[in-house]
Amino acid sequence: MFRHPSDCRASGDTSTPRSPWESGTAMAGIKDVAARAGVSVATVSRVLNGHSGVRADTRSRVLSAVSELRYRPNAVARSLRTDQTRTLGLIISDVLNPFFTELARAVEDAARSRGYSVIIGNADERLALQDHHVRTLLDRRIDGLLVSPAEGDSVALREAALSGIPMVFVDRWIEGIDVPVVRADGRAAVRELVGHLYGLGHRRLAIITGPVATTTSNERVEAFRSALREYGLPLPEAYIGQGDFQTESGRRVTSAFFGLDEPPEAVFATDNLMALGVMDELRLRGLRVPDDMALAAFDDIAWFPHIDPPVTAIAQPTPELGHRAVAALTDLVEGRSADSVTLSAHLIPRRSCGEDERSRR
Amino acid sequence: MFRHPSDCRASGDTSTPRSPWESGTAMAGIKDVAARAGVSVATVSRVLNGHSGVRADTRSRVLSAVSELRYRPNAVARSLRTDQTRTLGLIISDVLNPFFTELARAVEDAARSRGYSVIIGNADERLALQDHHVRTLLDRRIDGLLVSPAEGDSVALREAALSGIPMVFVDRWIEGIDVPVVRADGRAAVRELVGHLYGLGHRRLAIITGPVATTTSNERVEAFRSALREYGLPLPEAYIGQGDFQTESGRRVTSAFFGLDEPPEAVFATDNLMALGVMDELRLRGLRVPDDMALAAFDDIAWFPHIDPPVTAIAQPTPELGHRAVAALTDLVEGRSADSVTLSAHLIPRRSCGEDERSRR
DNA sequence: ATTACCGATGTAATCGTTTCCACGCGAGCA
DNA sequence: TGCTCGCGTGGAAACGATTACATCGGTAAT
Repeated sequence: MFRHPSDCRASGDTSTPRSPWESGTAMAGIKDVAARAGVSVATVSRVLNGHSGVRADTRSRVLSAVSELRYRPNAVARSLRTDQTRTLGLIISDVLNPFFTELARAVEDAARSRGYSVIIGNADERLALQDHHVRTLLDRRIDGLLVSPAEGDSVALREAALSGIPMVFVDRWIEGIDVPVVRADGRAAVRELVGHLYGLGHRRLAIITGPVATTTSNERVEAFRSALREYGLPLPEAYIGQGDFQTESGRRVTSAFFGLDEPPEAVFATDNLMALGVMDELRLRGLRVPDDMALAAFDDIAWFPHIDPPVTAIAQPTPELGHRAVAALTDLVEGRSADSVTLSAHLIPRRSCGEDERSRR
Repeated sequence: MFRHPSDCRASGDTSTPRSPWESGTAMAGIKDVAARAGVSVATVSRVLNGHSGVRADTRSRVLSAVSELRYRPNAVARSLRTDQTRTLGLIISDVLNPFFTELARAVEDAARSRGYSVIIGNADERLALQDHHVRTLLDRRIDGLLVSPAEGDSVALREAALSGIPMVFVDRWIEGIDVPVVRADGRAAVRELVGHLYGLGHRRLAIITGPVATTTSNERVEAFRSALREYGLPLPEAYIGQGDFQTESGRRVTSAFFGLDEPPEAVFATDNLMALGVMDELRLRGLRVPDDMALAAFDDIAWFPHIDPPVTAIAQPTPELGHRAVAALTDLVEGRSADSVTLSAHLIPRRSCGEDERSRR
């Protein structure tokens, strides 16, 4: 933490500079302000916190002392005393995934408008890293925790929930930890996608899953499986590619698909990074979407319309997810209660699964 | 900040629970640990901070008390006392820009490996928002500030620099603020790009700039201008589109280009988001890259190889930028000195400017 | 005129750590 | 035996804010 070296308090500033970055004014404390305004620190604190019962002229004397000294309250000290940091922690699974960065952005906006800052921890889909961040955030006494958990049984998260810190899950959640969940239900959209695929003539449909224990992955796989059943289509084990929501796994699974006697005609990547992976692999093999393999992805991102061919995707209401999550979390933090919320996702058909009826006329 | 309601210290825990989230153990303090281990708080603190001069058996008694009580030091209190937060602030211009998220990711990795956390502030290319974040971070007494400044004269940043807080610029910088700058020099790559364009037969070359006062935009424009001069090509005012590094401006400028009597044959977008904007606009008008207009972008991103057609871009060594920036900043924070570092960017030709000689054979 | 009260302000305890200093005690040395 | 070390430890003062409580005039009610 930065503190000016020639730490001249109101008392005496005769000490000589001890550091290279000489020139700045000392960082003033509340005592300095009090001294200059000729009041006590209590009064200064009162005007700073907008308490009533301070005479108008006193108030203005304090205020001018504050601005003359460029005083800014030390948030660390304040937090220690008041037991609140006005900070929310956000743990996201992967910063490189545009879905999560859009989410983070929405979260930050919503938090700021409510007077909170947010500290983002990137779990990189790794349990250990996630738990590291959870603990660090807790050590810093953040007021509440927003998390999109990585796969696996997180001790830190379980302890956090037990400790009673306000917490809400966003996008993904963990069974057995009883906190509100803010998410989008993708099941209807997945069914719609399967219909779309079927309508385009595809019969051998495959899926690339996320990590086994993530709720989002499971939901997408289950919805896919049951939609296939509706259409009387099989879903052989070999067509369920085990991914991990990251690019490389999309590539690997695609490669495995081509090792099959009968590779799938269409593949559904349960997130956008894995879709990138399948495109990488296809390109490597000199193959084309959708002729050699049709492709659809969960999560719509800005680049998809420009991909060759434009990729059909399932879009989530990402910014709203972020806003609702923050609303729920601040409700908890401020002592109100909060419920889970479920929004819905929808299919955006483009051309990566083949041309639709109209365009082939 | 969360504190357990039935705040049972070592002394007395007879108070009754006052909150719904009953069940967790109280959050233990150093006093509780001391009491349980039968030592003083000073000793506990010593073992926790790895100070020498604690007898081995005392140490282990303390350690077991710590783990039995699941004690975690309160980072807020510790920071107040020690005047350091072991936290770095990172101000980035736009979280939605993949370049910056890749940078943020590298920064976080590097910081973590050095024992620092990082708090990211997203300026969204807005001066006011940037300054808000700078002030918030300073209030929290972060140890150092890493910033990629938005356009304009930032009072907060100037004050911060004056105050002497360790600070380094990354990617962009501000003239007149004398702190180390870690960046990539794109000039050679821009010249190379112009050569590439020229070689492909393009003569009417246009550029879309970033905000006027950003160093990166200026460097790119200047390099472009001087390379054109070398090739004896003009750069009319009308071919300098004023953008702001965000998608929408790319769209707007492209539209303006098509309002010209002689629209450019090729356009160089000085960042990837604006390139997205030009593609959006082109698509809207039913036009094709590169036939109707060739396109190149600064910053390479994972999707570019898959765009239709793959977009040629100038790539920066983004992760290394992040690592070097953190290295410089922690040097400053820890009392060493730090120098600016300049890496270099390079051209990655793909097909968005036209086919190269070989492919057209 | 005395009392009660109220509004404005100051004094000091407190939050949970770290760390300076003092203290007790056993060992080594004279 | 007495003195001085030094090692291990505890007591208590910070850090910079907030806030319960005391104080002190002055005004209104009796």
